[in-house]
Amino acid sequence: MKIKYELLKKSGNARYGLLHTNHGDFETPMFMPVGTLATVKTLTPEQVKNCGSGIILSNTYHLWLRPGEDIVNKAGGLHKFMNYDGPILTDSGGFQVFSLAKPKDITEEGVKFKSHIDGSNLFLTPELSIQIQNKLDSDIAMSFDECIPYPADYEYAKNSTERTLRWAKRGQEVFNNPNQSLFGIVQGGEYTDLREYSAKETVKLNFDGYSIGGTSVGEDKDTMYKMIEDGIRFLPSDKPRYLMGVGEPVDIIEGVIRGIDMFDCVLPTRIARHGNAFTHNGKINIKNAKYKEDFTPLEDSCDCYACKNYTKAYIRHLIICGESLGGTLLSIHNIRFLIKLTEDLREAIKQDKLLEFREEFLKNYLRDE
RNA sequence: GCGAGUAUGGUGAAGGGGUUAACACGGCGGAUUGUGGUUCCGUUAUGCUAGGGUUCGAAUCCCUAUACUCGCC
Repeated sequence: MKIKYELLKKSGNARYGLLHTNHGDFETPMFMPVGTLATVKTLTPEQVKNCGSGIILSNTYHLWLRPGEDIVNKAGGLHKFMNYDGPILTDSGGFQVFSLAKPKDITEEGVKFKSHIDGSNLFLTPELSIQIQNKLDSDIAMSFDECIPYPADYEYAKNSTERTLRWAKRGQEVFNNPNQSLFGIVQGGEYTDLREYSAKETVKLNFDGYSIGGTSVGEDKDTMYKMIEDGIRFLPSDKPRYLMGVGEPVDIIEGVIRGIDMFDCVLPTRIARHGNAFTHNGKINIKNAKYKEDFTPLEDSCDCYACKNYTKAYIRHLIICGESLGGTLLSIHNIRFLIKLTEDLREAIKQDKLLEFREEFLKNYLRDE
């Protein structure tokens, strides 16, 4: 069975909705924690769920290399393999085209990679990406795309955007998993007309959902918000919209205001492992000396497991000593922070108070310490 | 008590007369947006045990003191 999106309430362009999947339903807007290698780093599935996450993300490229999609398939699919019974979305490996391959490695047929593990030569195609994802048996698969660098000249962006469309079609043609849904990805770089073109042409292919790709690649925030606006207005209202790779609190708010339903980002877990925590007064670095004797939680108002049971001084000690529990506790807090943010945004949509919510949030978040 | 050796930042240390004392760790601070898991970047000794001397110039050479290390009575 395919996913089904239910739009429950609109406030401006923002949407409050419900997404039905074979592994449960969740409300949107929603933040998806990233579990690249079939694990949200340092967390058990129970801990992830307790943060309120409705869906998590995993990665085709990484699981293709290790342990290999056939192993996951033999295990009974990704859910069984990693003991996570909630919805899972798999990225296509498209972002690894951006992060691992060089421009000259990208051809019409596919993308040449040097394995980041042993340096061996790899070749990933739109068809292979979809076949791997079919075997992984995630709830939502992503089209194989090219995430266009920023800045990119118009010719490059145009050619890449058209190629991504051809790749999307090729992926659809081999797609073969009735329990899985497939999302198309809008590209177009920084160019309004290419974004519009990409959106319209992608929608013609009739995917189960759509995402905005090619953002958060080094562009300034206004450019990013424009990229969202340029593509999103051509997307159908009865399908979910997913903004790929975006997870700074402010960007999530701006995305929701512009009609985004789903977000994913490595930020909460990555910065956690490096000792940073989101708070309503901005990001803090728990390694700072001023927290050495701070026996209060990361945030008094937070309802996460870390804040209810541990102090800044203790978490600082763990991080400084390289103890993995430090990363775990900060990851729990940061994921909970972003998911709570989407919960608050849902509430604000229901009450038509989104702009007031943004103003209030920014007043605190950007405040100088 | 006698003889020998060593003294450089929070730590381990480089430099053996000539511009702002290498490097590493630690400390302090910053970065991180579809994750190439102990990441990257910045900063951190106005001073080389103390005092005196030689020299245009001393962490580097000489003298004295102090501390530690090793050996011998």
